[in-house]
Amino acid sequence: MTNGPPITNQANDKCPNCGLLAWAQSSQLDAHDAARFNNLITHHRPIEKNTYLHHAGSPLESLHVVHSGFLKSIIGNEDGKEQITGFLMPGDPVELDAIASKRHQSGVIAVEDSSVCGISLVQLEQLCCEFPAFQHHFHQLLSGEINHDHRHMLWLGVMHAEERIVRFLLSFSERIAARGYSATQFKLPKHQDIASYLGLSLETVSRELTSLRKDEIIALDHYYIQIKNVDALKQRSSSFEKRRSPPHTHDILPP
Amino acid sequence: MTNGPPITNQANDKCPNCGLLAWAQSSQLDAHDAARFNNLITHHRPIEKNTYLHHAGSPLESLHVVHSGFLKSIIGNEDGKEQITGFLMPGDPVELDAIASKRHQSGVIAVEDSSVCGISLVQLEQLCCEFPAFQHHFHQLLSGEINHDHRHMLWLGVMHAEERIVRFLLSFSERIAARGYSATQFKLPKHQDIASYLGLSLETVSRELTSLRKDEIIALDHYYIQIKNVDALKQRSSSFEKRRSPPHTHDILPP
DNA sequence: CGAACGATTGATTTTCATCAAGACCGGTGG
DNA sequence: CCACCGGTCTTGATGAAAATCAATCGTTCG
Repeated sequence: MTNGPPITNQANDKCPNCGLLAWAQSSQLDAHDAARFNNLITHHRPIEKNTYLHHAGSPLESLHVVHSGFLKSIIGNEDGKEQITGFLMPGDPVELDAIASKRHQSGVIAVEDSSVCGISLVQLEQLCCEFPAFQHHFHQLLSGEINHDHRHMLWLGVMHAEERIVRFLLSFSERIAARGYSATQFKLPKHQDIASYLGLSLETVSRELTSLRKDEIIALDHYYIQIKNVDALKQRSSSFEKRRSPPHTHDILPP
Repeated sequence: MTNGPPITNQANDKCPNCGLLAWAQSSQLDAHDAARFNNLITHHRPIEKNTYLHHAGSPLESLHVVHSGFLKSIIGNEDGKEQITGFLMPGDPVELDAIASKRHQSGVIAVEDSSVCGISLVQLEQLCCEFPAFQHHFHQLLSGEINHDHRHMLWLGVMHAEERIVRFLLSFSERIAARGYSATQFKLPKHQDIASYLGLSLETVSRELTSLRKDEIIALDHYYIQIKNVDALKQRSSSFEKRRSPPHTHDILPP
């Protein structure tokens, strides 16, 4: 990916599904401002399957939103350990972790052929100053990423393998459904990637999926999964039965 | 915490160490604007040890910055599992996860007597629109939180107990040093809290600390720790020696 | 076709959680 | 002042969950 694919940036491009434009719409920009915004966007830059949108450590060029396809975001440390921090679907913002240091802290790789729309951070922040609703929406995106990460930390920190996998399936299904696809039938990432995302070994992922298949809660066909019994799946996501929860050390819920 | 301590909001309060003011300074507000900003701040609201700044689920009132003391942030799920997502020191922003939904997703508890300064989200965002440098700084805070969480996820997802603890000690030491205290001698949270933060049991934390003490890398006295050999500690943070790292599945570093 | 990649399944090992008991405080109240 | 008690730390013994190791098989793609 030293020589990425060419960048298209034609003001006349139609980009109806562009995540960035959806953003403008939800920020109630009028037609004129939306057009101005549109002109700042680098539209649908293609990212071929298995290539990098960017590597960790490289300088931040622009912020992107996934336009089509499917990508993963990965962090690593010195001695080769790595962790997938997120799977990215159309509409998802991509480089929010790079704003602080102006360098990418994670690598982003296309799991399948994808495309992204981008805007420079400077221009984005200018728009934020001009349009409060737009700014607020941006803040919600950042905050939303923090929430996703916190939930993920809960999975990684305290949940058992089965629970992590079940919750992953449910959450993945939700996200796909939110984009207008079937909530019960979809394509999964490869086991290796699910395993990395969940902090498990790929064998464990395979075994747990097999176990769900044997109980006829899901059906599997290559990369495709069908959720046959959502309720049973949700049941499995709670370890209520198996493991009596220890007395709370904190009051989590409001009084 | 249904009846929190009284809130002081006197414009004349001196609050020289206020995290929010430091923020204004680094955003190059002039004296007049800084004073205006100052007037929007609820200064040094005290949070008694073991009480909540807020519970999860409660509506977001204002965004806070830790002024003094030490707090922890906790998320939980339905069946009583909980995970400490962060330890908060003076200068740290607190409720960044609540912006998206306007409700707190995590509870925040004072580990020792603490105080916070606050500002309403609406007013904060107004200032952001007015002062681009201020806005940018806010974005850096949000992005920084995302980075912290990603690093934390790497710990939880792929690292062994010893490595998690060693890295926690090193990172904790750094953060304390950044606030002008000794990097080699400081007070630790109780084992239970360290354990929750690291996704381990408290016994494991105890054992690992004992092991480090026996090797004379650290010394322990009640809650106080002294790091006697930083280099040896750093050595332990890499499992390079013990466990040959598997071949990378991704190129993490720039080409 | 063969090579590379991924999934599956079983056998074994390792790490860490859990269970349990005792010690060491720090505070409270008789 | 001392006894007691709750909370915390320590340490050992045991067990369980999941990683690792290993072999096989199916698919996909040059």
